[in-house]
Amino acid sequence: MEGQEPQGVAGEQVQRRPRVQKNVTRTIASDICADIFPVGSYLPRENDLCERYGVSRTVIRESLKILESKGMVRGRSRVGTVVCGKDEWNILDAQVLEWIGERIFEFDLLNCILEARRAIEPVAAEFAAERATVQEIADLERAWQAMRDGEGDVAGFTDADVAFHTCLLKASHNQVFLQLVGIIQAALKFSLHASNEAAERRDEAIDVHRELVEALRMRDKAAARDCSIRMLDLAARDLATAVKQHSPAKPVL
Amino acid sequence: MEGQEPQGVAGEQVQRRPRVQKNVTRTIASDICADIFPVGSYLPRENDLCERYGVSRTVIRESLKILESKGMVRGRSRVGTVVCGKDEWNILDAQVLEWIGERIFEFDLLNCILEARRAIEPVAAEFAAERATVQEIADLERAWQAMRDGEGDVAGFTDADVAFHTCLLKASHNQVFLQLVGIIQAALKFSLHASNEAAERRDEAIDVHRELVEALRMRDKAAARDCSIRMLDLAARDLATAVKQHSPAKPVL
DNA sequence: ATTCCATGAAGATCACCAAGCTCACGACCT
DNA sequence: AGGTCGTGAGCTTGGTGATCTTCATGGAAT
Repeated sequence: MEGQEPQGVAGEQVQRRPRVQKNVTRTIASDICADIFPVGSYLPRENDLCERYGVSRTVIRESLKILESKGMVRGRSRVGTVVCGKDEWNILDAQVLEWIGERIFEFDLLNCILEARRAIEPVAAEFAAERATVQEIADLERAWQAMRDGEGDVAGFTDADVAFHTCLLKASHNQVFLQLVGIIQAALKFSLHASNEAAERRDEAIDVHRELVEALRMRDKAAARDCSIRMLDLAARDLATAVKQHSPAKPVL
Repeated sequence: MEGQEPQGVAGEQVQRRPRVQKNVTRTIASDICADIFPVGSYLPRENDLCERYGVSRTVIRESLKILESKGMVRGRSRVGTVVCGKDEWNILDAQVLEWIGERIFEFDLLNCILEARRAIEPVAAEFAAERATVQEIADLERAWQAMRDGEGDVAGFTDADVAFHTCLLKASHNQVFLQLVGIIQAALKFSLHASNEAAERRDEAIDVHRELVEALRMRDKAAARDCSIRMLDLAARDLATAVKQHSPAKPVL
């Protein structure tokens, strides 16, 4: 979506836009996630980081400040910067989730997210049933249509699913629930990614999503709650298959 | 709690200027919360901010980077820095909540937090009932004792209550729930703050908290859930009185 | 064992260059 | 003549590098 080069003519891929900051931050974060800088260890001196990433100290410092503000590292004055434990990270932060990326499977996070979704989304659906505006219900309908139409395209289907759940949380008109859209996006992204082979499940999911929209339209809290729970049961199955695919070397017994 | 100058003896308020960074960041954030820099407006140029806060441009830039990483502002290259809408802020971030401080009453957040707590804490209590270690239950017991003993001290009681709920979320062994400790802390801090006059309610709260510890000890999920719900009912009453006290000029009809 | 100091890394400042977004001015086209 | 479009100046952020200050630390000296 963003970060495009709209330089019209004679496509020179010179990419003369630096945007060093964001790249360096993401790179350091990825290196931390990849255990290149293990938890509890000090990362190199700022001057060494400058050399390693080929940027000035200012950029390094700003990147470290960002990572520190998200709980991933902790700067100790005149001593060094130490990598914090993963339980101190702001894993609800969308950027942090993005940096973790595929390694979310190693974080034992998806199960926690599913548990949290089971606590939150049915309640959010209830609130949405009594608070959603007609506009918001229309947005949900559009997202559902996108899910139905994007059957062949896995990425398109996932995006539409994410959009659906985002709209649902918005329609709950609760700021706290809305903040949780990030983890739900991550959960959907990495659960659905692997379950694209199960076409019949997807049809079932599409049905449930449609029923939820109808429940909201009827202002039927109980039905909305029920639909949400059924959706999460489907998500649980998807997650199980996704986890199985992603950790093939399961220590059986 | 932190950010103090513990300059022990012979109180020279010379304030040997450490930690400029943190102070500036907090000050800018507070100014944003106080609508000195309203939502949607551009804040002054970085050079002007240097003068205003009496620091170098590097410090300003690092502060803005931190605020940007929390969704409070958005830097537009070579144009300026614009204050984001409050619904874009990472309100689950502990630092952001700290910066908001008392103004949380103006954010219409406490009601949302209570709704979220009703969705989450009973479930967390259930998980704690089946997952808590004996050590964690002992910690909860200690926090409860601190609540009971710290009857005279309002701040002490609040701290103990915060510690109790933090331990409970830890005992749920769910990383997502654990991240929500920040908003629950904020909710308790500002709800209990005002309800210190209701001594009998506090006694009731202490009883319910004790019952919850016992339920965890018995591994009784249903009882734990029930205790959590009753606690939240008490919290709802506290919140109502706190809100009433904080917005005295209620437009009554 | 305690005190003191040299060391080194982060904290902070300053001056500077690069790059591109804005806006206004002027030329060109209708 | 008037409106539109290109262009360039200027301003502001993005990024660099040198420099100074401040202390946390570990080892040396007492």
